Amino acid sequence: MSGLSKKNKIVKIRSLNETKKYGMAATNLKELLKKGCKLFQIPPFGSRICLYEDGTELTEDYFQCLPDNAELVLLAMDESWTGFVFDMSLLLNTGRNSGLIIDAAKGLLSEEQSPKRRKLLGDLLLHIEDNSETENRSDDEDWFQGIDVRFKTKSAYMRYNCESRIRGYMKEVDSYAQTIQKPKLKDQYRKIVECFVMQLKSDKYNGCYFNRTEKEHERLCTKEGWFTCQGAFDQDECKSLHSINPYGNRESGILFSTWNLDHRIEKKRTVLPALVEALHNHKNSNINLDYFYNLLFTRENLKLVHIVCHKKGAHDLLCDQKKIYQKGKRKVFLVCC
DNA sequence: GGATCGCAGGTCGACGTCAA
DNA sequence: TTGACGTCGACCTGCGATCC
Repeated sequence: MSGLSKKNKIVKIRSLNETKKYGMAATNLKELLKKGCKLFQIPPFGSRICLYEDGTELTEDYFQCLPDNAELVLLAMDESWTGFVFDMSLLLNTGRNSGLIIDAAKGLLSEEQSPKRRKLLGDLLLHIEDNSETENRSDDEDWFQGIDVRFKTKSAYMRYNCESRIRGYMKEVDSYAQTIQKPKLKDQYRKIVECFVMQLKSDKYNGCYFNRTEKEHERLCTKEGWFTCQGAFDQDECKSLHSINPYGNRESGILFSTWNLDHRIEKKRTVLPALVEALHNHKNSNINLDYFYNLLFTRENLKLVHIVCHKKGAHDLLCDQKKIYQKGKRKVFLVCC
């Protein structure tokens, strides 16, 4: 069969540096290379063509087996193509040029009907629309929508958010006194609660954990505001690599509220009963309140976890019997007890 | 075995009080 | 007036016990 009798193959072709595709017809690979080099102004020497999807370089035989409208990339001598992974890496490195991608994604989203694709585009937009570099209310008013006007900066609000959570724990520790029947024991417990309150005030309710402007060893996030899930209470790390930047945009801020500070050794099931038990057996002056304070209110026993990694069943972790009682002199802050 | 309930783990917003 | 702090109630989810 002569070359003239071969059927034209219809393909879509683009160059490495252009996203615009062109329809092209050729009977063989050599002809396609020639036409492509002319169109994209690429020197023919060393040029080649590969599949868009995975970078497979075309041979003449492979070209003849291509389906119509196959998507191809024309490469100059020193260029390489790794498939659409290349496009994804471009996407991940959007940086300051993210505006174009945001506009494009919004355009696609407005016309998209498939729920799955809408979800993907929505998630993409959520993570690209990043104003995390702004800190003041005037620079990102959308982020502060619905947030009390007294908060002038994102960090101030995030600090307050963390303080509120810790206050909630304190409130629960306080109300646990109602479960103690013996008046004397209840009295001793209340004194300990007062000590915890004093220490929490001194520590500013550990609001530093969510505040990106705090020192590195005190905060749970990067200086940009990225938080990483620390994994379920019984895991060393998060297998799903969950991460979030509530400073980035309003939706991320709202989603962050679903992240939990999870007590590894559980507050109500384990720590508080252990504290009352210790009070029952010893004078409160002998109890290691530093240990209990750390278990209840500090990152020593708190893990920041994505809601998926928050296991609500019994943790079955117990207090360390060796740490429950005081060995040496108590720290100054707990001298009130 | 499925439905229901109580309890435990959390979160939030609204509101009141108080001091600077 | 403002910001810090405390309280309250509402809401969610998961687990285990109990009942039918």
